[in-house]
Amino acid sequence: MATDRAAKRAANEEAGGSSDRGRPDNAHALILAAAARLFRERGYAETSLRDIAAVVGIKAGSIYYHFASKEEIATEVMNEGIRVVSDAVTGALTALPRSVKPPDRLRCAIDTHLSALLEASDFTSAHIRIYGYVPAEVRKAAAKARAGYDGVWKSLLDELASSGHIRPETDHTLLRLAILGTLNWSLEWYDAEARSPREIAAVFFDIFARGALVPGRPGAHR
Amino acid sequence: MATDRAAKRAANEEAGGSSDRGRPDNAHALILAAAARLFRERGYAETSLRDIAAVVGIKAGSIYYHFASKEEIATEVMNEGIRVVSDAVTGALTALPRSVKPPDRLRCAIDTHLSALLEASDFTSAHIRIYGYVPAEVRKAAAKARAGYDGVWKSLLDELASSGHIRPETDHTLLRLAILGTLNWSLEWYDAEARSPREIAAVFFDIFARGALVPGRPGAHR
DNA sequence: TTGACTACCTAACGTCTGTTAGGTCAAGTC
DNA sequence: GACTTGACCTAACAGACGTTAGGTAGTCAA
Repeated sequence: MATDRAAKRAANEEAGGSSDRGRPDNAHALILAAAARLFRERGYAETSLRDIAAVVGIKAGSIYYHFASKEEIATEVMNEGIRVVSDAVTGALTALPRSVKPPDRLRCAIDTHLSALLEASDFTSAHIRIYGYVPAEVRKAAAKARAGYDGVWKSLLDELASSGHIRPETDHTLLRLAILGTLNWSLEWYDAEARSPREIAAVFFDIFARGALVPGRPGAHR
Repeated sequence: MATDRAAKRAANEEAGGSSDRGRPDNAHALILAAAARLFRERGYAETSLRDIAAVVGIKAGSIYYHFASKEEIATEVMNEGIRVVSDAVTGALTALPRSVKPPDRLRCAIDTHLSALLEASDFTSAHIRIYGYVPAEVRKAAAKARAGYDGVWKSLLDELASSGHIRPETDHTLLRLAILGTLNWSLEWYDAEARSPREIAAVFFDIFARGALVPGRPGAHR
């Protein structure tokens, strides 16, 4: 059975550690990359294994030498997608000098998340795009990784709050959902020909930081 | 052919005007309602005509007496979804007394859109959910209706700007995309057991109106 | 009583899907 | 030179899908 083969391969690779030449199974990576691109462009159900195989230049059946199922591919794509954006954001934040104030750390996180989503990674955008459309088991597996990344944003907002930069009456959860919603929704309208992710991120930060309305005008505050 | 039958029915209904008893084809509406609910819950590709038929209590083939194709169902669901939210928002805005200031008009639009999306209409939420996953032709048909609703928001923001309530340097397009992104993304996380759409909308308005950061703090502004 | 019409049903069609059994063939090992 | 193994391929399977042809029970008008 092809399933057994794939299982054996996976076991060998992870357990064996330095399996022959440390070469990380090129086809495995190629299939994942093709799947990520197609999932991002079309969605999960709209992408067949035959489509993925065609991009890689092999036949659909051969995919089962590397993966046990379509769901396994989706799971790996989604986990990689969260890993990429999570590493990018935490990396960018830790690379910041100590002198950088919390608001600019938020600016940095917004910029990095949006760039990962729109430019850097098909995996990240695929994750966001197919999350709600994938079989329940796959989604459950992806939810774990997601929760970890959510934690990054939670602690960033906590940081901002405890340094007194967030309005005390602001709900942290809804603020986080508003920011991430704004960023993730950009997948629906982003046009690479128009403004760059960096420019867009700058405007979004400004909106969330200072608000869009002029203070002091009649009806501006409650 | 069932196709011809459905076509004839449609022609009769629209052209005939006062066709018998003015009864608007009950099954037609039931099928659309079932489709909207399932599209909202699962997505377009994840919902089969057999699923829809089962909810209505008929067999899949019988759907073709009322519709020419699955794509036609999707088109009608999506157009109805935009119609509902568009009517709701414009209705709520025009119902507002003249004395209401522009910022509170924005508050009203946010509240109404979110309520339509999360509570009032499976059609609206289905539209938002399946828009990016539907065959190109269906999406093209839906894009027209969408553009009309976008116009409502554009003129609302223009109104706010010309009355001097929006910060002059704020990009209108990105502000609109941020607000609608925040609202529409709520489909991904909304939990009916927790806070109500009204409460959520109030917090979101506050964030977009005043911003989340405390002004005057170091690093708060550029 | 007949004939038309409405609103379904049954049964199947062709196609696409994820998946699997078994074969092939080059590269490397003993 | 025989043998193993990795990486594919072919061919097919069962099931689901959108869709259609043709049939049927009930209603209603003439």
